[in-house]
Amino acid sequence: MAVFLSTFENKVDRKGRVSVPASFRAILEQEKSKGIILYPSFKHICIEGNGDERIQEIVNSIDALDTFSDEAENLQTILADARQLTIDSDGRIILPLEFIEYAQIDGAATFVGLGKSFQIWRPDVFLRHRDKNRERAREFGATLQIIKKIKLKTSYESRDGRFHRRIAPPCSLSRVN
Amino acid sequence: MAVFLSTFENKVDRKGRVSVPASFRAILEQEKSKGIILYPSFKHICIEGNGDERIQEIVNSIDALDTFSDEAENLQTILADARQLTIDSDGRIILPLEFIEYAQIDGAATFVGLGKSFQIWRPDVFLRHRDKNRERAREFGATLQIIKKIKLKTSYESRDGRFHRRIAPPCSLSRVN
DNA sequence: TGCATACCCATAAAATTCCATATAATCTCC
DNA sequence: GGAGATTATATGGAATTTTATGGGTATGCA
Repeated sequence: MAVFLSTFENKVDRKGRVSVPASFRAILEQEKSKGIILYPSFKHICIEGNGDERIQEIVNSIDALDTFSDEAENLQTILADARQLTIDSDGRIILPLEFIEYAQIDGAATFVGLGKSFQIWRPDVFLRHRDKNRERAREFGATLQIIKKIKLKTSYESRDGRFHRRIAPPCSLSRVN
Repeated sequence: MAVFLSTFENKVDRKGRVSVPASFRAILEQEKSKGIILYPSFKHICIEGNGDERIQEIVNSIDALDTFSDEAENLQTILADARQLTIDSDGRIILPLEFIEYAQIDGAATFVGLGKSFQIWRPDVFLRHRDKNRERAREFGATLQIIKKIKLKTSYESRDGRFHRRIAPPCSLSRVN
């Protein structure tokens, strides 16, 4: 199964357009996702992204719950805050204003692969977040180091802390299972 | 399956006309819904909206209930208060006066996607409702844990008290990470 | 006739598509 | 293994289409 991997920083133009990393697009196509689903993260100042598969799971969960329960309403909140965006012929989406504001995005956005899903951050906010995570990971030991090594395959980080694209053939993605 | 997603605020003119969000219209068309069915919400000061498909489900579940039960009467009340509206050539509906009054709508209406159905709110009332929901969802913390729990169940109990088997591939458990 | 509804048109704003270009990555051929 | 050719990606701008919205007019019903 293909997974969202690596980190990419792309520009956001005045219209809010931003390129979805090619490797992410490939995954969405593969799972026949009609578009890309975004919603604000509960936990962080960033946007969560998925293929529409995940939304189907949430809808099914709501269905299984009592219609009037708090739990159902909690999940419905996600749906109400979510947007389904279509990827245009150039591989871009337009970030809705409410997401740009929520994630404080301005001029550039960092796409972060998390396996089954991904996140979109304001680049400098993401760096701080990552540093915090790294410190915690160090305390936990080497487990996450392995993952980071894998990540290095599809992008590299220059000395200024920015990420650059390094396209790897599709097969290398599925090799990382 | 397409789902009602996101929120849209549209204007309501003097005639009570309001545009149905284009993405909602697309869903209704796709499921070949003749129109749009609205009824006042039990729980909130808003209007519930569905396509024909969903109404059919409600009708079926009434059928399965004990005719004289409170629940059956509740659902029958929905049908009694419901109205089927046609979407005009410009993608608009005319909100009946009784709904405008019930939801205290004046000048604008917020359409809220909830998956298989949607709601129509007075915008400022919805904002308060959403803030409350978000806070609760946040303090609930792991909202997505709900999904996980639901998935772990192999059956669920529907409103009519019957148990239905949940169909989920084994791999979906690991998908919730 | 009066009221509510359906239908038609005009327009501004927003979204989508199309096109052009620079740069990075990959391929080919030697 | 390397230089040039080819392809893919990201990005900026313009053209086109869709959407939301206001107004007008015809139609039908009480």
